[in-house]
Amino acid sequence: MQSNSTTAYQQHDHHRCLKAALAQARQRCAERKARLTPIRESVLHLLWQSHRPLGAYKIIEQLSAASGKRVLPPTVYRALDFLLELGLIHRLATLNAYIGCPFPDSVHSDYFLLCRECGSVAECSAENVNDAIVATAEEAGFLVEKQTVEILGLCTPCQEKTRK
Amino acid sequence: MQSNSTTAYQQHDHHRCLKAALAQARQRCAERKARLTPIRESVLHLLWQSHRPLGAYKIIEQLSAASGKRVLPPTVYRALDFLLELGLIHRLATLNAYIGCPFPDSVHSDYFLLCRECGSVAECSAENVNDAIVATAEEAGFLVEKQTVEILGLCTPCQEKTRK
DNA sequence: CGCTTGGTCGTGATAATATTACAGTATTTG
DNA sequence: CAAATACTGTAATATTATCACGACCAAGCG
Ligand SMILES: [Zn+2]
Ligand SMILES: [Zn+2]
Ligand SMILES: [Zn+2]
Ligand SMILES: [Zn+2]
Repeated sequence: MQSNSTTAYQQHDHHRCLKAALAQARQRCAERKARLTPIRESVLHLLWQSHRPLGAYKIIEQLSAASGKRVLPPTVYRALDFLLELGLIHRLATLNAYIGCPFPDSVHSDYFLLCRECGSVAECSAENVNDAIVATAEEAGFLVEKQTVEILGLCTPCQEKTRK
Repeated sequence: MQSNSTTAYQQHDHHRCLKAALAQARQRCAERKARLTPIRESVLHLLWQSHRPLGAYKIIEQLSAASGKRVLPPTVYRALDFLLELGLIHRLATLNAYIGCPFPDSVHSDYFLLCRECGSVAECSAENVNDAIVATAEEAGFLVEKQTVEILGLCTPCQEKTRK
């Protein structure tokens, strides 16, 4: 199993997360001959400010504030679409929000742990979950194309805080 | 594993599905001393017209058409909230749509199979999926409170049609 | 029975999220 | 360079969901 849960929920050198994400993005764009334009990079950068997902309109707000001029929805949605297409970010359906993907290079079933307390989200790639889902679907004669697995609950630090 | 995939995707006597759902709803409301008012029953009835989920505004439309007078969003959202609360329906986050629950009485992890071709949705309760999710979350120190699992793909009949 | 209370409903307004359409600009390609 | 392609700016609009407030209704009580 692959997961960024330890970093996502604990104190860590987040600057490394950011740097790694941007480097991977640049590399991936180069491979695919896709253009990581300033807008797109800004959006990705914003999404990597933390491990908390951002709604599209929050991004619009922050981008407007940063650039000084009014950024309109299509600008941001287009950047989001681009980043989604490349697998650099994910959309969280239960939150209507977006988050950077910590390991865009490896094949992974999108499986997210959403802490309802601190709002941070970790991404896992768990073969056993994937296998169970595919097996159960198969049993029902169903062909799996895309999985959406979003688990709401409490991360370790927030469990400890709540216990007090 | 519990599932309504066989009925959801195949020809069947859907009138029985509808009747069973309404009967269960009435019983559950009686138990909980909750009132299954005409509006609430109408909404549930509409959701059980088929195994395809309905968006809130589709419900508003149909309810308006059926009653002859304009039904406004809060009316329908209130009914949906009530039915969700009682576990009689589910909300599908990836579709922003609602669907009747085929087995509200048994404890179940909400696990849905969404056919992208015919639009029908089946609900499963699979222990192995549930176990895998909980196990993987635990490994990450995460306490699971609510699962959202929505699988997009093709149901058996639609696989066969597509293969041609 | 009338009164009170809590839940339900009608209605207008508004919030939050996302898309369409079209014109203009920049970048790549030949 | 010219043409084709990709990207951006902008206004308008679509879609989904909530808020606020008053009226109404139904059950429980004196
Ligand atoms: Zn980090
Ligand atoms: Zn937390
Ligand atoms: Zn049926
Ligand atoms: Zn189908």
